[in-house]
Amino acid sequence: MPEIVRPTFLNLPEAKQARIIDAALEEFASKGYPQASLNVIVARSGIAKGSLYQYFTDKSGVFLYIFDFAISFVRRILVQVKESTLGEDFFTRLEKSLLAGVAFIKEHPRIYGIYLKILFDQQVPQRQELLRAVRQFSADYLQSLLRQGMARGELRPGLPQQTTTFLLDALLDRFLQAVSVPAFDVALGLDQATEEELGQRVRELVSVLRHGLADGDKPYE
Amino acid sequence: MPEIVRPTFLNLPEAKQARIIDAALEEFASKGYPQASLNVIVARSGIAKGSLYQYFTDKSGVFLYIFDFAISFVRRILVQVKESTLGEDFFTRLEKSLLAGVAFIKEHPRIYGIYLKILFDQQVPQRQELLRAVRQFSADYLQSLLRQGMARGELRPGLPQQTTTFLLDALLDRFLQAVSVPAFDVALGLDQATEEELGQRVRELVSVLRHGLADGDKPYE
Amino acid sequence: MPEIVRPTFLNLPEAKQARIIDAALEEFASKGYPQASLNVIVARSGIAKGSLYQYFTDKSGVFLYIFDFAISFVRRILVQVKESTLGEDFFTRLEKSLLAGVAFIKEHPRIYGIYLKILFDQQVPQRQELLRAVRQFSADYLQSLLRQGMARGELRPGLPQQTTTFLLDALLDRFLQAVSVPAFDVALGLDQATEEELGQRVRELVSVLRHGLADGDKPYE
Amino acid sequence: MPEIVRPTFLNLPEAKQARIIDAALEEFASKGYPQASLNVIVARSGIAKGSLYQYFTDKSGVFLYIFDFAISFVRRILVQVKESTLGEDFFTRLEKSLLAGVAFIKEHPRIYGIYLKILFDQQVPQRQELLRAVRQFSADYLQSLLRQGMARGELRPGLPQQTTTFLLDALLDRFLQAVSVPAFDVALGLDQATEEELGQRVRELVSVLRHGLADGDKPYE
DNA sequence: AATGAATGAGAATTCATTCAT
DNA sequence: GATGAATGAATTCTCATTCAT
Repeated sequence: MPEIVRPTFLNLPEAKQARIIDAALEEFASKGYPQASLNVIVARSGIAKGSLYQYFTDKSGVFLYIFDFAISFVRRILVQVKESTLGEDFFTRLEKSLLAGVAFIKEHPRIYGIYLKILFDQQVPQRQELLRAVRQFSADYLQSLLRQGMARGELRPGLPQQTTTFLLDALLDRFLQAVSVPAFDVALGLDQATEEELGQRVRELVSVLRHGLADGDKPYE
Repeated sequence: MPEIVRPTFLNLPEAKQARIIDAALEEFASKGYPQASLNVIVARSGIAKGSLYQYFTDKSGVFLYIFDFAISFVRRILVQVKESTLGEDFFTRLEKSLLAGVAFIKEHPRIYGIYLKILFDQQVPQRQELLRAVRQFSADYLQSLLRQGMARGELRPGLPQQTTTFLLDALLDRFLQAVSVPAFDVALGLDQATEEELGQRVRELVSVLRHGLADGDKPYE
Repeated sequence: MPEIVRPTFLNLPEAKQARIIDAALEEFASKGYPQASLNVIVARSGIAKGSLYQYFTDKSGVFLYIFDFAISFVRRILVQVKESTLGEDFFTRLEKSLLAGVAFIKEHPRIYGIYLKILFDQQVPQRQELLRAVRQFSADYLQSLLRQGMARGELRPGLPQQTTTFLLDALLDRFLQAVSVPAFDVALGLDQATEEELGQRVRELVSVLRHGLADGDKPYE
Repeated sequence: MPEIVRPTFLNLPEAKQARIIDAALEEFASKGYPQASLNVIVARSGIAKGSLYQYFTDKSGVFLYIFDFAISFVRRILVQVKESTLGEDFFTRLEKSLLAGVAFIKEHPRIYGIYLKILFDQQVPQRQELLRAVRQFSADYLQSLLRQGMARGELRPGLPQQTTTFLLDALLDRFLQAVSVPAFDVALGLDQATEEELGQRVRELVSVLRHGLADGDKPYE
């Protein structure tokens, strides 16, 4: 009963594994699951067609492995961001999170790309679960920020947690999309903003949000 | 110089046109552009393969026609909503807009589906333009609400228009996605909410937003 | 028992006939019989698809009519050339014939094109007969020149008529091909020769023919 | 960067290669490039449709490979003829070349057929180059005969080389065409001539060429 | 373990021809 | 007499997957 990735693949020299992962990532990220071609992946990895089927059960196996690889990657980064800003106040952390997201996308466009591709594609295997995992992931992160902020009295006391989380998640997601998909952003011109302008936009956004999330600048008690 | 849709198609009996549009809409909405099959469309319409090419230039012609059809549909609805709430205050209108969106999606899931599919698919013909048109459309709508609200003093004077529009747009878009794609909504359970609960959620969301957009309940002057 | 062209066509206003002939000539000349598309012809003539079938039996009917039209055209020209040079000697007439051919091709490239296309295409209807008609036509013309030349004592008495006709025909045909198909002419650069150079080449060719490759059996020194 | 023929094809057992080459040659020779059907070729070779695309990039790849195959074949033969007649005089060599051509055509009608098909078909891939290669080939051959003949004093000293080559090339080409396309030959009846009659015709042709149409400028009586 | 040849269903598109109006 | 919608077979090409070596 072979499972997605076969031990054969894991026994491969790391360099070879890397070549295959790289080729697959590139292909899935640029074309999406159903349009990605195993032929292309095989050609770019320099391995034989048959070999791919020694390593993975089938096309969906390759995809799921790559996706999992991508997810783990993101998770690691996010944990870092969370920890490195532990001491700061909620709004600063939110701003830093947005900017960290932008930085990540610019550095790893293919990993973000693979996420974008699966968003609305019915044919992606286990899309439901993959998607939920990612969203849950993001929601957990924001909720944790939120809780700590409330605990410290940086936020309005009556604030409904889930609804606020939803709002933050929507904002974060769309902001990143706007950065990487120009057609998405008809208002802010984020795709060609300089580092500085971007920071300015982020502060403005968070500020607008803030004056609904908290009435003043002083902590509640 | 045939353009996307040929006169032939427009000369067809309406019932036949409708059958073809319906089949195409279904196919594009469920599979997205590149995965949609003209074979399936003709089979479902009960027409011959060759006939489709009498009606449209090619696959992309079929798609663009269907997309245009869908857009016009949405535009009509949106104008209605805007006009039917002219007298009401900004936040009420925002709530009604969200609910109208939800109602539309439930009634025309395929039209919304076709929009979702093109969001991130590089291969969609003229995607850039189509996407921008839709986003511009939505932004214009919200901005117009916003302006009227500000003119009436229902909103905080210092509010940056573009940034706020961006925020509203993100919220609206994600809210609708959450309603139709369960995996998107890890927090609110919108997909199986009753009418009443949905109304409750909407009010909550807008309320959270409100206390950032306006400090108090009284009009500014 | 409908025959190739239907009376319907001949009853058409001349201008309409001309439009159809022109469109068909263009299409057959540029693509050859099997690749020519009735769709294109119909579109370019501005007539309805069904109408073409009121005028001609089928695709081959259209072609045969056009070809016949082309042939009659050529015949008329050739008779003119023959008559207008009646008084001159054989070699002068030969030279003039070559130059007349070049002039014709330049003025009516499509008529020559349609001839070139059918030369070796098995699928052309009645190709055998059409081709033979053209060749016979050319051979007759050259043979008549030859006979008159011999009768006037301008040529060597022992000359075998048929073989010589064959030689002349080969030369004429290839010369015209070389003028219109650059790849055909690796030696003389006929396709971009000036009027003058062309005349020079023609005289040279005829001269070589006239005097032969070797005058006697003994080696030159 | 796959080139026309893939290594896959060359790794095939020779018998299989031969079957495919044979089927393709037959199809291209009988229908010409644009009308040749890959369906037919695979059916006749007894291979799967997909397999052909493992061997060649596309239709034009198949064609170019076959054409190249044919050319090499001809080249080999021609070199043989040239070398085997080194000692003989120009006119004898010319006669032998004509007869060798005829023999070749009768033995390999499809190879000659494929050449005839590309002559005037605009859609043949790289037609310009292929055609020029063949013509250059033939011209080189004849020119080499010519030079050796002149060096040995077998030909008239003043003979213009290029023009004469052109004449010889035209003659050779048309002679072979007449042998294989009956409609081409309205004078000599070459297609059903016996070996002997053919020899006779060849000698006559060469003789006319040798002595020219007229010895002097003065009328004969 | 690795290879790479074989497969055939399915994709988009074109076309000559028919026939009811 | 004119129209133009309808047809379906044929075209080239792609792809995931299998399996003998």
